Amino acid sequence: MTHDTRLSDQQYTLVSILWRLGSGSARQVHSALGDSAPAYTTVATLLTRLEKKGVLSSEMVGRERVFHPLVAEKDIRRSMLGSLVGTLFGGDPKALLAHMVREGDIDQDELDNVRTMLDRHDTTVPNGHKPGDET
Amino acid sequence: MTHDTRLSDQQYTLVSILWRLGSGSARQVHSALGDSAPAYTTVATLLTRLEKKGVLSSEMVGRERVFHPLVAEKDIRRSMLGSLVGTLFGGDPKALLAHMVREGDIDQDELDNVRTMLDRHDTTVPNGHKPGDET
DNA sequence: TCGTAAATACGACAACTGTAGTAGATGGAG
DNA sequence: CTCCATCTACTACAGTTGTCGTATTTACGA
Repeated sequence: MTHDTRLSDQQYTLVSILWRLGSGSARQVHSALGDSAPAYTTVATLLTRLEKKGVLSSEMVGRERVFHPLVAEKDIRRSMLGSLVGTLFGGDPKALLAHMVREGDIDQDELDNVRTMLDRHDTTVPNGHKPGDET
Repeated sequence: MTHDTRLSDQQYTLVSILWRLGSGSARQVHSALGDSAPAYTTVATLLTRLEKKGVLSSEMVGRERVFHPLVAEKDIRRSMLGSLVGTLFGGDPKALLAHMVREGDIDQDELDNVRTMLDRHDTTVPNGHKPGDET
């Protein structure tokens, strides 16, 4: 049902660690944050809230609570990007593309690149939804 | 100095009305919101806060306070999009492009279109900053 | 002149987020 | 068996945002 979830930067960072790890305890997530990590209890709190929010699930393993992502990174990206496009570009992805080109975020080589990718991936114009959807 | 400002949806909506109007009073902005408008005082409060935040300026005209945008829509878009790209795509705009292509947000025709646009606009490497930058 | 309507300024309140400390439980080392 | 390290749960607090109500000022019309 395409979760309509938006995460703050901090939240996204935490969840992305779990995406990488598959799952993990507060301690693991905290460690993974390295230097930029806030206090361990802060991470634990954030994780708990994320669970309450429905983004994560958790289970006790021994005396550790292990968190699992409930939503796919792809879906979060889609909904967050979609939301931004909705707000900034009137819901028109093409307008976003135009913006990026104008801002010099994308050059011709890259465009060619993408076009090649498109050709290979799906010869039949990826207009609507593609059935073969892996990962 | 390229404001690093992020606005909430609501805030963006309000400011975008001012971008359209050039400037306007709380009443005007409120009216422009139509049905989806919250209470007039809510709009006034939001506008005031936006001014405190440095996004708007204002001046009394008669007994009305008229607000002016201090930041360009382009700049806000850039900083907000940049921020999202930073968070979701490791700061790599190409990754965003790839995402959009994969999600079917962009098709080949559109890509061609953009490529043409690029060709015309700047033949000499749209890599860095382009001098001719209108609107 | 007086009153009403309109606009502003201010304060309040709830929800969310980031931050962290403290209390309480518990498992493992000695 | 005792104590320390560690983990969770809970509470707290500040800043931002969305939402309004109230109080105060003020201009204009009758």
